[in-house]
Amino acid sequence: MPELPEVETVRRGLEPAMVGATLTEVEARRPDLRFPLPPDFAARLAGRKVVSLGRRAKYLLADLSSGDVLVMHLGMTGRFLIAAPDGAVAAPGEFVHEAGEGSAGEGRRHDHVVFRLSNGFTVTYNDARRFGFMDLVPRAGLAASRHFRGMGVEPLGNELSGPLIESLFARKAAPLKAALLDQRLVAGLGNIYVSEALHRAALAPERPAGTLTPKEAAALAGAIRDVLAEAVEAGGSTLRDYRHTDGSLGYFQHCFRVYDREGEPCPTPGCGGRVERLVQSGRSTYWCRTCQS
DNA sequence: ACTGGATCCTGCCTGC
DNA sequence: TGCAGGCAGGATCCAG
Repeated sequence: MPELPEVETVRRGLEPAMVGATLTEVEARRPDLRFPLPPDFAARLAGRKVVSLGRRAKYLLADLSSGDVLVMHLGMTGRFLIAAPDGAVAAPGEFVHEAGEGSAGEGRRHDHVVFRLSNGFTVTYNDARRFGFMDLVPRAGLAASRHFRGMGVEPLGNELSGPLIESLFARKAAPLKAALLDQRLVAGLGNIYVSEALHRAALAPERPAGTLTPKEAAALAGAIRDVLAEAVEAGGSTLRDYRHTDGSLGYFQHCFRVYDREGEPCPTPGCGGRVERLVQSGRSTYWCRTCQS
C-alpha cells in the first residue's frame, strides 16, 4: 500500500522520465477512477511541459507549463510503469516481473492512463482497484482545492514536533490509532506506518489521543519522523536503473517491525512480548502490549 | 463537534 | 477442482 514513503519513492523514480519533458500524448482509457477524471483531461495535458514533480502527504504533484498542477493519488493499488525509449520497463519503488504482461502502454490489464513524453518515455498508470485518482488544479488554487484544504502537517517537514502533536491531539478522546490516521492532523500516515510509529514510541494504540504527556508526544513525533525517513531511505535504495527489472521486493516489507507480524516475538530488545493484532475502526493494528502503554 | 462505521473496488487467500 | 466468502485499505460520506 502506498503511504508517504512509497509515494516519495515513486516520485523519485518518475522524476528522470518526466521532469523537463513535454507530454506529447495523454490517453485516458478509463476515466472512472475513484473520482472521474476532469473533463478535457487529456487535452489540458497535451503539449504541456512537466516543470517539476513534487509530493504533499500521499499526493504526487506534477507542475505543468500551463499553470495547472496534475494531482495524482495512488489509492491502494496504483502504480506507474515506465517504458524507456529502448523498451525496458520498470515500476519505480516496486519491482515487478513483466513477463507475459506486455510492455507499458500496450493494454496491460488495469492500465488506465498513459502519458507519452517527448523524450521517448511512456509512463503508464495502472490501478487494479481504482482507488486512486487524478485531477487538474490551477496552481494558484491548489492549497484551497478540495484535496488540500484542511490537510494536516507534513510529517517529514520541520513543523512536526512534540508540542505540535500535543496541541493537535489535546482533549481528543479518539484512540491514538485513529488520530494518527486522520489526515487533517498529520497527513501522510496510513495503516502500516501508524502501527510502526506507535510501536517505536512505546505507545498503546488504544490510548486516548488527548492523554499524551509532553514527553510521550515528543517520542511520538520522533518515531513518526524516524520510521518515515528510514522507509524513504529503504525505498531510495531499491530504485535502480530502468533496465533492471528483476527483483521483486514489493513495498519494503523487510523493514516493518510489527505490521502483519501477529504472533511473532516483539522486536524491542529485552521486551519478551508478542505482537498482537487488534481491530480498530475496521482496520488492523499490530502492537505489543508488553512494551506499548 | 466528534467519532465510528459503511462505502467504493478487485485480487488474493481460506475454507467448504 | 471450484466456488463462495472474507479480507485488505485511503478518503469520503453518513449516522449517531
